[in-house]
Amino acid sequence: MVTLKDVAREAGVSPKTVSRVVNDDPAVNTGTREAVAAIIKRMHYVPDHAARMMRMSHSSVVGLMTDVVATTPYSVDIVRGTQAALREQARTMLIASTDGDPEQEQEYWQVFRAHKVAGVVYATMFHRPVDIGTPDFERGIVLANCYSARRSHPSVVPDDEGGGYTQARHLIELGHRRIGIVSLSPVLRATVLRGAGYRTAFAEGGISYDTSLDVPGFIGRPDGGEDLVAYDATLGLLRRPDRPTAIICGNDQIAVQVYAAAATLGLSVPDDLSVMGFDDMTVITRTLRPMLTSVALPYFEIGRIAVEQLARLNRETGGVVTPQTLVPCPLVARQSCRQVA
Amino acid sequence: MVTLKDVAREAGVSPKTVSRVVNDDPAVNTGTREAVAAIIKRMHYVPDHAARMMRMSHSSVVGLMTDVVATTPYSVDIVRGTQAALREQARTMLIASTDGDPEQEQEYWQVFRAHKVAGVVYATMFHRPVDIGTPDFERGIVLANCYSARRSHPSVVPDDEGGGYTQARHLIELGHRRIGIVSLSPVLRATVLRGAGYRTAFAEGGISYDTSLDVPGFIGRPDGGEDLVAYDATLGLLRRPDRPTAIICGNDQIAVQVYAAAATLGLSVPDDLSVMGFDDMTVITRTLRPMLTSVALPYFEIGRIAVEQLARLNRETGGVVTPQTLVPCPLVARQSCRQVA
DNA sequence: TTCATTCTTGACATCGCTGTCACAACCTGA
DNA sequence: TCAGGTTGTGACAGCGATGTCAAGAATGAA
Repeated sequence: MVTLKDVAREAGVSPKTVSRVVNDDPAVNTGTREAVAAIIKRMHYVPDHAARMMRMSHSSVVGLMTDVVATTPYSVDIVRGTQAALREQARTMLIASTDGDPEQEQEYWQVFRAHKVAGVVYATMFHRPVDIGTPDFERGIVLANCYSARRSHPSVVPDDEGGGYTQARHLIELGHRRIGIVSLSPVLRATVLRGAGYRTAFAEGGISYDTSLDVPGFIGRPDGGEDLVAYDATLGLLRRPDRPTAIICGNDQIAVQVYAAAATLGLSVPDDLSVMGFDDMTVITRTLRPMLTSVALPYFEIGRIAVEQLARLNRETGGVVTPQTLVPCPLVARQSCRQVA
Repeated sequence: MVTLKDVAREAGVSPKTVSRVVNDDPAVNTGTREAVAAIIKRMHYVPDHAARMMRMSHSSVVGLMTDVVATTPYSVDIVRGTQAALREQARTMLIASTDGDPEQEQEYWQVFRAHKVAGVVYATMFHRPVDIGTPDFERGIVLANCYSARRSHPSVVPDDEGGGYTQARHLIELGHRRIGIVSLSPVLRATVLRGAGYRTAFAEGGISYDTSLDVPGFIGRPDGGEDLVAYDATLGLLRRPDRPTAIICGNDQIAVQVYAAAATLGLSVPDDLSVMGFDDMTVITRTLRPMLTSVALPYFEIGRIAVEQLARLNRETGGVVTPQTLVPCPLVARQSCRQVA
């Protein structure tokens, strides 16, 4: 380990001067600075994080607490977004995934305390309320993809209602009037919010909302134990004499089964049926033929914004923190939706 | 911040004794231990990681260097496996994702050095050779899902050849004799290895390997810029007068298009055509109807084993480190493959 | 030329913890 | 009873960095 002292000796200056060079303290003669910088480079000196952290009593590390990163593959983008934003701030990330186990979570809060992390991004893989019990955790916490029922922490969540609106709106603009919905489990907050979005768009388009066209594509609790029944549900919709000309899906997996059901009945997508996904899982949307039009869950963006909010939270200078940030879900138009007469 | 000294004062003992209690040093009177432990708990004392690390000049943190976590959604399981294994060792994980940018990678090596990480798991999202240039990084490095061309570091990789063998073998056991292959880009190592696996299984089954039945499902470089042409490729195979009764896919996305091509031609899976996927992306395999039989990429396991190897590497007591660990790719049988007469 | 500023630099203490070593108190067996 | 051991505890130093403060050198103003 090359230390500050080693560099100082080599350079013939005091350790403090080397420290100044490392920290870009302007109070160093240009000549000295350059000489020292050269030696630092030559000796491959890297300041010891532990010592620094100890002296300064806080670290440049941010904790990321997640429950089940694996359920929705692309929710990983929250991690990517967080990481990307942190990089810009020259910070790094300590990651903890708890599998939803409260005991593990408690352990990791201790770890974060021990590491004196500068703050924590608390991310969940479903958009849902959480209740954070963190004895004595003094640093800032920002919730990503979840929100505090007690409004105790700022949160960054996808605008599911807007996403639902976007799905319906796009189809209506293409001239569809009979629109089926194959939705996620009704216990999910996303389902409720998007439902509100559909209804707003329907009302704007002068379309009455027909409950019999709104069927669940998943049944059971959405934590691995659920069943995907979208195929049968869609068959039901498509066999009606007044079958819908378009179907809005709760996610892209449902869309896969809608495609299958359409194929079974000899219906062509998008000629006979337009299909609109949600999530924009590229593994699916770009793989299906025709490629699936979908509305993206802005996970990367959510991670990025969460870090931004965290920075504001910590900059105690009255940095303005938004209690809840709604991140829009943009339409990604591909080939599965078509204009109707 | 509650410090050791605070606890000591409160307990009426010396800091060193508190330190002993925290570290489970047996040389503490049971009574003292319990008293101190109670106070630690009451005061919510958590040992300062920085101070500890500084004193002991190494940390309990392991670095995870990844390139592009996002390309294959489930490659995230490497991260999960790593994390799970580290938890058992009471270690934590500093994560860096470089997007494949060498400059970022260099930066993160410095960060890892600064943090005095106990070791590094270097994970890539494609099974491929890597060349690690790490000036002055003294701690252990284990490669996950990649390997060193210069054999300078131990690696943990999926047994792609075995996976290919498993795919072919399963179909042969079901009685298939004409088996089509829609493969990944031929520039991928996985493609080459699995090809060898197919041929071994074919030879064992007394089936001659027909190159005209082996077509690429992707074209272009496999880093986001590639094109999925499996649909057309499959149509080609299925329109042959001597069409294959089964198709082996390079991954599950290809299988999606194989299903689509079969549907287009009015062929039923699995009655007219058996389909075998690879990767076991559950988003796809459990969503397709019939559900897709696939061979799993054991990402979680790879992460876990990498951590294990790292532990051996650091336990300098001649811990035996396997230069290359091949992790088997298990068959996950579902409904897309059927016995033929 | 002299005094007041600025500019550069270094000595020193200190952050929280643990390794080393010393020492007191308590045993054991002869 | 005492030498020799074991047990439990604390004083102290020091890990590598930086904040504080002071002092010497260089500059400018009068």
